Amino acid sequence: MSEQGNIFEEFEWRGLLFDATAELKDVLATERVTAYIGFDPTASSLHVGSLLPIMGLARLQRFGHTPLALVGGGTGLIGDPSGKTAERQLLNREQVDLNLAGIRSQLAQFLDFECEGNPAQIVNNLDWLGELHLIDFLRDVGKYFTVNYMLSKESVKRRIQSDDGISYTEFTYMMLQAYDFLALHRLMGCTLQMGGSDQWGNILAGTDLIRKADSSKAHGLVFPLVTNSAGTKFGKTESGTVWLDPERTSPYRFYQFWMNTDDRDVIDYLKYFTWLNRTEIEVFEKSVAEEPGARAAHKELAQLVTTMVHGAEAYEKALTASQVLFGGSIESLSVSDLRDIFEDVPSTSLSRDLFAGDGIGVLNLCTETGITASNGEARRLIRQGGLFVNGEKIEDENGTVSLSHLIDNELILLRKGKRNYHLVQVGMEVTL
RNA sequence: GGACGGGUACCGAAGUGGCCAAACGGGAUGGACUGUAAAUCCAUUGUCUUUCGACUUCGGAGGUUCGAAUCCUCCCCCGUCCA
Repeated sequence: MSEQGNIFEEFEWRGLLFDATAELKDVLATERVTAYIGFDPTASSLHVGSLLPIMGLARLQRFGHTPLALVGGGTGLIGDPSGKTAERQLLNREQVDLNLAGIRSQLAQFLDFECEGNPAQIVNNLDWLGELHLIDFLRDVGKYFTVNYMLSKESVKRRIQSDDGISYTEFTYMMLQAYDFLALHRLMGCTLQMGGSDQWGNILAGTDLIRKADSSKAHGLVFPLVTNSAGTKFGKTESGTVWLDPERTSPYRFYQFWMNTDDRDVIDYLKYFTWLNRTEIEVFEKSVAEEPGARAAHKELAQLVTTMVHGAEAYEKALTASQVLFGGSIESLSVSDLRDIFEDVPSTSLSRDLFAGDGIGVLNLCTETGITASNGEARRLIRQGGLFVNGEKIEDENGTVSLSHLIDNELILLRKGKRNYHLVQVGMEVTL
């Protein structure tokens, strides 16, 4: 299980080390530590942005340390002000519970809970925060925090300067998170907290608290914020956040997300999100420089990450679908192939009635499937030459699509622009 | 509770009686180029409509006016300062 070398250096060359407390390097070189990362249950699924910290835990485990994944059942009810410019909407308890369950199962894919020596664990901070009494908390924990200290933290400062201010609830978040670290330190001997760079302030609050309350040393390490060179937010696409849950983001889209990585980012991402070692990555680096058109690094990245998250079978399907859509012709495929390949491609089911007689207007069809938001938008799309039905460019905005257009009497493939495919399933039942 | 400032389209932001479906910027979408990349260039960006045009929109509700994002009244929300 455990690899040679120092995890600290491993993080370093991968570009994962944004900041760390002073003695951490030595500690990691000489001791086996227990480390944790917190995950917020703000949604029922993690997204690709969480992949970096998750991989961080997994890497740590491979180097023989013990990873803890903390799900914020308690802190999730409060809301973290870090990196936020506005107050958050409070989640209700049921929602948090639901989200927690989803996240828990996703985390489980990446960590080894069975291994000898350093098995991973998932913990929920509601277990200790839920019990906490206000008076006790203020006496035992609050005493160690000066308001001056809290106000000096970047996350708080920024919000105080902003128009919206910060609520007392979110202001308290830092203390709760620090307390988490203290609790894990006491319960499980945890001495390291990792996280995104936006968590630096919270993490230091934790190490400070442990030092003051228990006169004991604890450490912190933060990963860089994943950026992309285009300056947009990592993990977002036209169709929204890229989730790890296949129900929310199909493996096909997931695969496409990685395929569309900016050339300038692809090597960084290989370092961040895959297990490839230095020499393997250097090969791809060369490939990007010398024959970028081959996109070898993109393919590798998309393959490895998709396989890791969704499994080999899902990857194969995504790959086939991509090859067909971006390469070969659709006509050459049998319908059962099509159906199989496009299982993941966004699709809509429409009633057969709509296509009866003269059929449905292309404009309506676009709006009906959600490929465009309005008929006007569909009209524009056609005028600009961006709409394809079954691979054929639509020139006439008044055209219709009827039963005779169906592939094997049940499918229609819509394409918007170069990359957006949408499958329409037409119901089989014949109604009056 | 008081004083002041503010609420305009996806976001930022102009507009302070007609020339306003509303400048400009960003974002987004489509096209060209290429490699499912970036950069660049072009186009589009309220709804319905082939066109003409019609309809809805500038925090909410009323009002003034031939005509209101713009003026008046009340209300709601946000911020800053004062209590």
